[in-house]
Amino acid sequence: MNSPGAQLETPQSKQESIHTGSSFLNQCCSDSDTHVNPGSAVTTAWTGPSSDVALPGTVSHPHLLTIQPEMVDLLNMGFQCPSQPTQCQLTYPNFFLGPQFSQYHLLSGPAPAPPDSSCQSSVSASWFTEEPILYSMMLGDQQNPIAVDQQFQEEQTEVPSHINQHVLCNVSGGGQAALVNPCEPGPVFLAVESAYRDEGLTQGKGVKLLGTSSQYHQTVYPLSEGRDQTVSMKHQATGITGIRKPCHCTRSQCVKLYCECFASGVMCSNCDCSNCRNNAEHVMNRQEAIKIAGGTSRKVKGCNCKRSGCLKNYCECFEANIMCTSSCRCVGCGNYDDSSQMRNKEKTVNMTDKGPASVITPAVVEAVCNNLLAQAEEAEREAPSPTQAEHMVLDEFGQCLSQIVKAMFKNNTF
DNA sequence: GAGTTTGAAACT
DNA sequence: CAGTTTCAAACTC
Repeated sequence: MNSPGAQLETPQSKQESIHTGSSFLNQCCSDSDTHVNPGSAVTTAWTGPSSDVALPGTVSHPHLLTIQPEMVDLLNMGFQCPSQPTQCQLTYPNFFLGPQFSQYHLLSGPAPAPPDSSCQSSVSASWFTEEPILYSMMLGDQQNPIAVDQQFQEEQTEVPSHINQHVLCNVSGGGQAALVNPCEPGPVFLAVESAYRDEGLTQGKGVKLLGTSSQYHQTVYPLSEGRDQTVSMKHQATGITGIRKPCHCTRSQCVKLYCECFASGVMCSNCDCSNCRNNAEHVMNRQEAIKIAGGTSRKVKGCNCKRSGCLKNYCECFEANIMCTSSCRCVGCGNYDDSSQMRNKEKTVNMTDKGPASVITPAVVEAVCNNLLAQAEEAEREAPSPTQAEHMVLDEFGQCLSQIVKAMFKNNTF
């Protein structure tokens, strides 16, 4: 049995967020310039956290660029950036970035620079074409360009040596980084891990990433001491990103959804797999497998746990730090609101602060947003009329609110 | 590190 | 669609 009602949570691990999570939060929840238009090509427009917002392990981004629809090249799925962007974020095609099964993939496609533009970065959709892409650009360190030791672009075999690596594009949580010269077409892909190793990054403070699956280590890597401390408005290298875990596939050849890399739409890199075909050397095999897997890609459909009580990482929901929903078909579920204390215990969360803020945390807000977005998606599919769809979403919101209130009373925050 | 458990994916 | 098998990650010792 799964738990009824909305999924809410207050794991402090999420409160200790982070670049990707707070970005998402800002995208969907802040009262900044957020526009949620499911179905539109570009739905992200936000101003991001103010410069005085500094979460642990993060560097604030006072210069965030709002991507306007007119900036988007729909044909090439690229977007125009000013010559000195500090951060762009693009979500495509639907604004839904569920933390549970997000598959961030950035396949590059060198887009021809438009004649009247000096700068363009190109993004093509993940092979899970309905999956979101979070494309994040940050100014890198111009004086200390990142060493490119590997790139993932399928069609390119060599890293252009001429590229002026002063923009670091991070596919959040994807384990891939892309170096983009705003005035060169197309990003250059490389392993985040190696990039950050070469950049002298040190492991972060165990800050959780939102939107991760088992695909990713839930650790971020802020820039090493002395660098992030010197970030300025002019010089914002922020190395917050996720590191993709290497897979250990032995039989699937990494071209089945068993393989986390493949399932996430990324090629294997630094993995410990055998007979891997999920790499640039087996493009044809990979494409074929993608074609086959495309129709059965992982989707948000809830877990089906029977023995773990949804309180271990076997459970997709638990692992993704979200609660089970009515979409789940789990047995003996302990991953719902009443078990939040257990969840918190499992996650070694210690909620010590008092007051409503200890309940309505960024994580909770995010969870609500996720719920509402998921519900909106479901309503879009199933509701016979827009009015009923609206009701479905509002009902979900009501349940979320009621759980928040419940949690407040539980925590004696009144 | 080896063996076991678990649940999703794949198969029948 | 349901049951079974395969698979790789999570977990335990």
